[in-house]
Amino acid sequence: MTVAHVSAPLHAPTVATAISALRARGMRVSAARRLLLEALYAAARPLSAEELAGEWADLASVYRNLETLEEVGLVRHVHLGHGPGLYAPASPREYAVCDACGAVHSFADGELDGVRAAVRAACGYAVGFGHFPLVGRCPSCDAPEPVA
Amino acid sequence: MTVAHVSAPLHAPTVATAISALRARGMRVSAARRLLLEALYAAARPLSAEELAGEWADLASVYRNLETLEEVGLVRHVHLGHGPGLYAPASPREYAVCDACGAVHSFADGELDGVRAAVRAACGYAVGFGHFPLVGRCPSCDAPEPVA
DNA sequence: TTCGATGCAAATAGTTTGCATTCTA
DNA sequence: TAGAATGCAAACTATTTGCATCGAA
Repeated sequence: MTVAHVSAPLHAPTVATAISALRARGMRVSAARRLLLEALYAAARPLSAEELAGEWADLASVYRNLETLEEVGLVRHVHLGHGPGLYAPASPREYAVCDACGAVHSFADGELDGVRAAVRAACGYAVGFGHFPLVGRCPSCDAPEPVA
Repeated sequence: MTVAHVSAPLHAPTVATAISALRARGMRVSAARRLLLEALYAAARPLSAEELAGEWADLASVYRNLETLEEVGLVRHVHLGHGPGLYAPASPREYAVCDACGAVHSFADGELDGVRAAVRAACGYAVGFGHFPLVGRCPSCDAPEPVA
């Protein structure tokens, strides 16, 4: 479990901003790193390391860069159930996954504050759903089975 | 992701009850299976397959039996953060884990109903925290760092 | 005596690490 | 040109599967 002290989220809106942030920290901007950022920002959903590597890039480098970018706070990964970790540009987004059909619901900043408050009331924990999401049945899978 | 249709939880209070339940379903009760159940019921917390196998038993058999027992509904596994899956006798217990210190808070049946209601209000999902727990900071880790 | 369960070995998925080479600042 | 990043191969963790053998019912 490589925990590696992750900095506070650094929400860069574009690839260019992200690259500037890297430069500002004295970090190098290699071709692989730039391509990785472009793939991350172009994606409509969180992607696995394998998807991000595609045909061209080396998986080990992709993992190393993802770890680096995550330490800087530019990237986050989420575990949508079993399966590989999925990576996306840092954002306050949180998730719920249906363990029956795999549907993913994504929440904007603050939408789950009520849930957070309920958890705090129950046990005092300050929880988030950006890394480990809510897991359960989505409304349609939760509906009673139609009588055949 | 071997999903394997898991039956409704079958809450057997003791090893003997669990074994009867197996027999009632026409399932065989081997030495390995009995030992596995004894280890599960003796444990004060969820255990990994490796811990359950110990020195004597074969890991593959342990995994196969855990899967079987889970299908029957006698056993559940929970993912407390990264690391291996952890197994325990079926129960309505739910969990919260601290991602800073690893502390595990366990909830009795119904204790998280308020949280469940808040989630349902937010997105309609019917969630549970017995398989994928709540993850965040426990009260002590969440407290402001003491000024050195 | 039969079919399910076991042990061993090998395969798999996901991720990490060592090391010589390459490239950025 | 020094030190960081890369690619490749190998190691590692968690889990699954194939197969011949064993054992419970």
